[in-house]
Amino acid sequence: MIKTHSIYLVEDHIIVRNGFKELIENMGNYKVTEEFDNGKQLINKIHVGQPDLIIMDLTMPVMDGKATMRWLKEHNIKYPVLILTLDTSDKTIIDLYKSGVRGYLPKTCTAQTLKSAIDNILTTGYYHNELLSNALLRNDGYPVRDERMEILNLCSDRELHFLRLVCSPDEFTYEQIAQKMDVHKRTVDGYRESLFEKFKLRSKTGLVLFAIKNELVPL
Amino acid sequence: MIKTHSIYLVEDHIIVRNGFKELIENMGNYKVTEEFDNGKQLINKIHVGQPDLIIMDLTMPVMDGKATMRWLKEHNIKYPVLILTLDTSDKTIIDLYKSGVRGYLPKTCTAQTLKSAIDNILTTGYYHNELLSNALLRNDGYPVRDERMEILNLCSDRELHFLRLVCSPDEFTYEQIAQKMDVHKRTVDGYRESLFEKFKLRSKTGLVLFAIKNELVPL
DNA sequence: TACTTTCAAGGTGTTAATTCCTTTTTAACA
DNA sequence: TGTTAAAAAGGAATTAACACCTTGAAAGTA
Repeated sequence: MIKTHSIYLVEDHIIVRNGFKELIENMGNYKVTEEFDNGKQLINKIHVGQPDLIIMDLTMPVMDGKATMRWLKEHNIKYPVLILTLDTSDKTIIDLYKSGVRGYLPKTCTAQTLKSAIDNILTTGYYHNELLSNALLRNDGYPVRDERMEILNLCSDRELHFLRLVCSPDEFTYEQIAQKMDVHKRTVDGYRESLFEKFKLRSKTGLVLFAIKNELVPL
Repeated sequence: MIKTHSIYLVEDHIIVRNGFKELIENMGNYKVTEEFDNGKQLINKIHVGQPDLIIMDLTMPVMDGKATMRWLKEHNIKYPVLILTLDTSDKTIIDLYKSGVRGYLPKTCTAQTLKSAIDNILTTGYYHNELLSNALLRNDGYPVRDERMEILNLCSDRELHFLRLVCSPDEFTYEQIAQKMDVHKRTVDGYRESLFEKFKLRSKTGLVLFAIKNELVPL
């Protein structure tokens, strides 16, 4: 007697969800024990049952797949997650893989591929395929960014200089930065406010994160 | 008529090298055009010919595989490299993948696997297998670094949780973090001060930089 | 039990960060 | 040359960050 594994399905399109549900339950030893329209619904009930696997779409209303993965990671919840979606950009795949997904499949995959992905995750803890490896290799481990140039163009030289000083490991205050840049304290305030406004930031911490994420400063 | 591809072999044990050479040339459309005892020999002659692929061992005298990859990367030389070695630790695999290798095989692989690896690299530019994906997934996306582990051991779970919230793109204040962690404002102060002292930091900005540099938080 | 250590919590004061508003300077331009 | 827009400075007030010191509870230990 083979144990039946419990699977949660998170997918907003009910038709698609029913399709996958049937597909999965026809495999024999899997049962879809819970279904959710979006990530919010999932995390609200995540402490109720104990799924062996969560299969989730990426584009969903209210709380999408990425946000859900972030939440799960933040709350240290480690049920394996298999992403099933149409979005297969390198950036998306890498982001998700970084937030801890165990496998990634296009919705267009065959039933057989889906089955082997599920099997693999449940037995070995993960499913690896070309999508992940290729995305990683193509990017040499770094996220893809066209945005970078755009951002650089939006910033003046002095703003970038300021940004680099903000990210210095010496942890300068704005006053020290003003000295280093040989301008007034308030001028530096201006650089900060300008960057805050342009990139919707609210704090020095935000500046640092923004600069690093967009590779505007060397690490 | 199929084009014969040119392959360089870098391997210090001549017996092993000859074994592989024969194996490779028996595949039909591949020819080992140069052989080297170590990486130093390879880079000395790297500008002479134009190999379609370099197959390299890791443990070699004078200049080993890792050092050679670093040199090639630094000099922007992009011939595809397939690593063939016994060392299959996660750290090694990830380090190499970061320095740009296109594939990684244990020396114990079958002739058939070797052939498909070579074919794959020459046609698609890379060869992905379990070794790479697994190493990456096991590490949750982070490179293995001794320092990182040391730091992780020095931090309590709550301190790490706190650190992740500090680095959140939502730019939380400490008060908001206290709410999220469901502890008192002053308790959060404690986490902060403890991290400040342990790692010689002075500011929230410093925390963010520290966390990111040591890959304690996802980007 | 008494002692120590560790962590959560609390009080208070100082410094830095952030915001809002105003003025001056600079540079571009009709 | 006078007008205007943007950058640089400045004043001042609010909030967050940071530092120092104390207390209480829990856990481990002699």
